[in-house]
Amino acid sequence: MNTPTPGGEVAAALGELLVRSSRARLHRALTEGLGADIDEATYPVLSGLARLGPRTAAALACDIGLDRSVISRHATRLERAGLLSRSADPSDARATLLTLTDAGNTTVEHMRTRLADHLDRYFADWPEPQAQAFAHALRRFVDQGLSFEESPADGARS
Amino acid sequence: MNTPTPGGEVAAALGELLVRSSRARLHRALTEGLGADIDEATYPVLSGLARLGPRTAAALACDIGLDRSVISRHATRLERAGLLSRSADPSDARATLLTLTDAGNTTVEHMRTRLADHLDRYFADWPEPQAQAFAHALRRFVDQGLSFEESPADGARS
DNA sequence: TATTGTTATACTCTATAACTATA
DNA sequence: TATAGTTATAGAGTATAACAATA
Repeated sequence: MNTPTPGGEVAAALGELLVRSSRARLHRALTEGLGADIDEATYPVLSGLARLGPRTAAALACDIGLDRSVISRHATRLERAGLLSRSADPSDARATLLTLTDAGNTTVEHMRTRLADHLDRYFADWPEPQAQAFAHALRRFVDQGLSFEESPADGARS
Repeated sequence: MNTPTPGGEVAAALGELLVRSSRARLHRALTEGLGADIDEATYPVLSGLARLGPRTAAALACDIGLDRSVISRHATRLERAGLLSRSADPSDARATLLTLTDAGNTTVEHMRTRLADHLDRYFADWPEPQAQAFAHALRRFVDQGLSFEESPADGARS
C-alpha cells in the first residue's frame, strides 16, 4: 500500500510542497502582477506586518525567523514602493516602527482574497463538509504540527 | 470572520507554510543528522531520484523544476557522499544516468520514515478517521490543487 | 554594557551562457 | 543543427560582523 499511515502520507505531501517549483508556483499565484517590489523575499515582511501589526525590525525578525538586517533591507524596498512607512517608536528612541500604509494593507488584502478565491474555486469540486474539515485540519496542523524542534529520540546517528 | 471560506483558511495556512522559518524547520526535521551533504539544496535531487527512478540530469531538471547545471552540481556532491552514482546511458552516449546507490536509497528511506513517525506521533492526538481524511485530502490537494497557472484556457484544462 | 537600525562583507543557491561531446 | 553534461559567471537572498545612536 502507498498509504500505510496518515503520517506517511502527509510526509510525502509535505516533501512535494517543499520543492522549489511548488513553492514558486504558489508564490506566483500570491504575488503575480502586484509590482516588482512584492516577491518571495518581501512577502514575509509584508504579510508578517499585516498579521502582527506595526513592529520594529528586531521584533519582526524574531517573529518570522529572519535577521534584522534582512528585514531592514526589505523594509526599505517596501517603503520605496509606498507600501510601508517608518516612524519613531515613542517609547524607545532607538527603535523604528514599521507600519503598513493603506496601500500596503490593500495589497495584502488583495493577495489574500486572490489566493482564497483560487482555492475556493478548487474546493468547489469538493463536498462542502470535507472542504471545511480539510481547511480546519490544515490550519491546526500548520499551527501546531510543525513543532519538530524537540529532539526526536533517534537523535545522534553518529 | 476567522474562517470565511475553506479557501481563505487554506490560503492563510499556506502562507504560513511558505515562510522560510517553517520550511527550514521541516527541512531540519527531514535531514538533521544525515550528513553535511544532505541539505535543503541536495534534498530535491535525492528525493526526486528516489521517487522517479534513475534519470538523466536534463530529465530530472524538467521534473523537479531546477536547471540541468544545478542538478549536475548537486549530483557531484551526492556522488562524493556515496549516495549517488553516474553511469553511461546505453541508449544515448551523450547522456549520463543518475542512480541512487544502496546508501542513497537507505538514506531516503530513513528520512521518509523519520518524518512519517514524527507526524504519526502528532496525529496520535487526532481522531483516527479525521487524521486519515486529512492525509488523503492533503495529498489530493498537493497533487491537484497547486495548478494556479493563470491561463487554464491555453493548456490542459483537465 | 546592551540593544536598535543600518550598512558592508561573505557565503550559498540558482539561472544563464559557454564549452565539449554526441545524436 | 540540436541536445547532454559540465563549468564559469552573474544575480539574488541571507547571515554575520561592525558601526553609530540610544537605553
